[in-house]
Amino acid sequence: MAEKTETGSMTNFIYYMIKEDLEKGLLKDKCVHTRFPPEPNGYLHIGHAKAILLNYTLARLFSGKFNLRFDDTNPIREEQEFVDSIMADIRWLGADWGDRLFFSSDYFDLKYQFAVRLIEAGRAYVCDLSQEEIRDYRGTLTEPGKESPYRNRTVEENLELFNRMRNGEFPDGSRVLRAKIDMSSGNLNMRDPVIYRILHTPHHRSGDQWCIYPMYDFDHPFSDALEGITHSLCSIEYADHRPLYDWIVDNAVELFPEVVQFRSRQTEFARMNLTYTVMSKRKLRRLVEEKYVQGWDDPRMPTIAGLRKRGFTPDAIADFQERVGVSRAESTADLALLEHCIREELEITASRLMAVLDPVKVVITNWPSGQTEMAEMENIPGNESAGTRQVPFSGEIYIEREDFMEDPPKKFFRLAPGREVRLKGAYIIYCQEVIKDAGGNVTELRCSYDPQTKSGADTSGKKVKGVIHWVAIEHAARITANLYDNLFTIENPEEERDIDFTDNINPQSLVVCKDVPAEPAVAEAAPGSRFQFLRKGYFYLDPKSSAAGQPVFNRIVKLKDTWAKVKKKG
RNA sequence: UGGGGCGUGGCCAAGCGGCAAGGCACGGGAUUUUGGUUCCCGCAUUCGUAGGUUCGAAUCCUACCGCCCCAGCCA
Repeated sequence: MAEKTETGSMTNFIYYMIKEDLEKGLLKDKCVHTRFPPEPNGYLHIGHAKAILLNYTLARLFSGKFNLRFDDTNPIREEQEFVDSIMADIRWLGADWGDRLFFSSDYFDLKYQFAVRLIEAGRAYVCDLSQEEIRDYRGTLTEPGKESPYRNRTVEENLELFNRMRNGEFPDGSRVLRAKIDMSSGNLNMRDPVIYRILHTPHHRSGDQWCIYPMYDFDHPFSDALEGITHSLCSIEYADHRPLYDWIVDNAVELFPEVVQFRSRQTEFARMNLTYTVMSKRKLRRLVEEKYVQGWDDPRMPTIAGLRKRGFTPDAIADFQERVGVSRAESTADLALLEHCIREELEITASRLMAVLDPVKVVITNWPSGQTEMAEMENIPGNESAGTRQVPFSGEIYIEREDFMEDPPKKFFRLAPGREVRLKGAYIIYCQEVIKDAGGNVTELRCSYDPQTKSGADTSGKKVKGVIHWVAIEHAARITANLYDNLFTIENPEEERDIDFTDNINPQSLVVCKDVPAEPAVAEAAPGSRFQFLRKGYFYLDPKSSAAGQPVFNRIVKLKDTWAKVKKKG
């Protein structure tokens, strides 16, 4: 964990802004109140985690409240399945909304009433222009728009038409309700934005009660104000919606004072990107639909569900977010930082275990045949209270294929013909002979061990630089290990516009190792627990993929590997 | 050619007129029965650029440059 002050590292510009609001008494009698407003049309990803944790942590820091509110105003794209997955993900992250679970759709009736008041005040009108016409009338980025010919209908006519829209008398797309603001505004959002549209589509919560649905720009500020949200945090692309947000809130306070008294204020912050992955919902969906991954919760996905299945912890994700920080500048966080956070946590919490992912057999020629001896090993080095375990050692073992080189460079500290290496927790062995098959592949190493070199009781005076892990063949348990790596081969998979981002997919992003020999203690591992496979990385015993007697471990992250760097440099 | 936003080392990010925090990454060294961990040390004479104000500017002013967002009856 990063060093914590009383605020954690949550001292960003929003934190200071809220503090100032409090000092100036801007919140009146209210406490700080934030919200997370997901649309239930997809899975949450790590970028959402930033918003969730920011809103939740800010509320907690100021002893305020945090709402979960589903922004479910578009029944065409939204489903209960996503409501469920989103709640599960937020809960897992540790953001607690208490009893404040809300749905935008819960307020449809109040919103309708508010819309009526806008009409009565002459500030909204029913527009019969087609979708294409509205677009034409809107003007362009550089030219002002034109006023709709329906802009000056009488209040009575608007009221009647809006009521008939509600009653289902008109087909989809035939009419909309628009706010009457300013068709010549440089801000397109203010050019008489559509605030209600006709959608004869049943809603996942309100069923077929409504056939008109409010638009985000109308709905969101009103919902915020209604719930008494003091600080409505959103991403930076909404910055130019803020004048409209304020317009809606101001009108709600003025025209609907019996339900809206507080002026919520919107503050924007930059969304986060991550290296070696993509974050847009559209691209993530393609990865799923085109089967590049096995689902939204595939451990290679940057989704919360994917990170969870990979084995990341909520603490590591929160730590990561705090270290990344919050600002208004577009940013791409380094995956290495996320990896650092999970390693830092697991280094002191994960028990060690030995497994040989790519085994080669070693026969210890001078080992008393049939004999097994126990090697005592620490569960977590440097943490005595984590205890030790007994690992069986005998005359035939597996070691990692990459821990042997027939013709090694001088800096190679592991096993080679005529060289010695220590077997972690056991003895020093000496490589006498290399046995190969017809294809020249090493099939077996014949080594001798030095009885004087027993771990912890070494009287030989020998010093070896290399220590490798091993598994006794006779006692080996078998597991499946999913070796996950970055889903993309380059930091920014989207950087080259002329090629599809899927062309940058890493073909090695998943390597499945079956029948991996592991020390017998692996059989007692609890599903959902995390381990360090010595020298190989941190692994998560995936409860979803494992079956009785058939454990499946997902590699969360590799260990740092200085040797790999040395090798690369040559 | 309109509106909004952003530019501090490879990636984030503090800084708010007094002389560039911190983290990750990277490089070097020590310790180490994980080439892991830990521990030292190094890493922006400079803050997009150019002018100006000032005793003093990343911080104020001006101009310019670059990048991002906006023309859904999506959110």
